[in-house]
Amino acid sequence: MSPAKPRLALVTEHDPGNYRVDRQVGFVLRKANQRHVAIFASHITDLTPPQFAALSKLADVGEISQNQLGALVAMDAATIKGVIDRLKARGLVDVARHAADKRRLMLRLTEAGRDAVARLTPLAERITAETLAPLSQREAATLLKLLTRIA
Amino acid sequence: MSPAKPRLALVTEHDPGNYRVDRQVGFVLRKANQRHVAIFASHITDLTPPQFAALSKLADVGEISQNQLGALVAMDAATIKGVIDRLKARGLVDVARHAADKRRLMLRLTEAGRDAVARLTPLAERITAETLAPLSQREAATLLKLLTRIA
DNA sequence: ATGATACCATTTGCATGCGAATGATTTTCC
DNA sequence: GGAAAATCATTCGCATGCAAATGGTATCAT
Repeated sequence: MSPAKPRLALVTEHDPGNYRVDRQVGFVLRKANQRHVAIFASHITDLTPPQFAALSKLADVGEISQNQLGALVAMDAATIKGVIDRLKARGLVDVARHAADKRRLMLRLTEAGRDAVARLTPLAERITAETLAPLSQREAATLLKLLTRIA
Repeated sequence: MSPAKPRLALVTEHDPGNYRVDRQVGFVLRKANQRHVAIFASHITDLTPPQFAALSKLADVGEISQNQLGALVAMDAATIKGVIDRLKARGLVDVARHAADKRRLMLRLTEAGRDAVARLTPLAERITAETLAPLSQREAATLLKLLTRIA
């Protein structure tokens, strides 16, 4: 005889053997991210996702300081610095000290940077589509909505 | 007068100004992951999420080779090596060469490793709950389902 | 048995990502 | 005006994460 299951759990009890790491949000989030990065790399080989995010955002806003751009693309000061350094090295971003506030590093796209954004944005749309390919349109919209709420 | 909108789009046309990087799955996925990692760190300070994942999985399977464990927790050979090295340095994992197949590095939890898993798993459950706190139970289940499909 | 092939682990190089400390500048507040 | 606090950028150290190359070992096919 196996022990009878309680018909009602009067208190929330801890079930010791029931935790599975690979079913937790954190784990699945990490895996989904991995797959997306792989899809990205298969379409865009010359930039990483964070680099493209910074570039694309910079195209939107025109001119902005390094840390402010970082805030817009969810990168802290240390991270955005490295990203911008690499974009600078590729000649996609121009840098100048702010005249009135000498602390600020003002960023702008170069002509090559604008070209890159124009060229890559259609590919980026395909990357999004391919990442969401396992889902219906409706499911994809739901996922994006829920994901945004926990982000 | 502004130009009239076409009533029917007969072909799927590219809308040049409509792409917003911060609304794409990849971006939101990255942000959600960031928030989860931050929540994790606020509850568990002595291990990182990948380290806990490896440890927890190792507790599940008992004994396994390094690369096989890596496959179970979605880390390539180079990544899992670093993670295991750190767990080894903390005395949570024991390592031994496989007798019959001298290529394999067999991993096991130490007593301290088992204790750590027992101690941290309840916290990990709270981390999951807090990450999903902005959602209802039902929404959380939906998110996890959709996320798993694209992972 | 042996040569080709596959598998396991390691190493190197590069790119995020974050915490913490530092230095320079600006703003605030009295 | 001038000290205190806030802001901006940089640097360091550490931990993923992946590609590519390497060396050791095992397996497979002939």
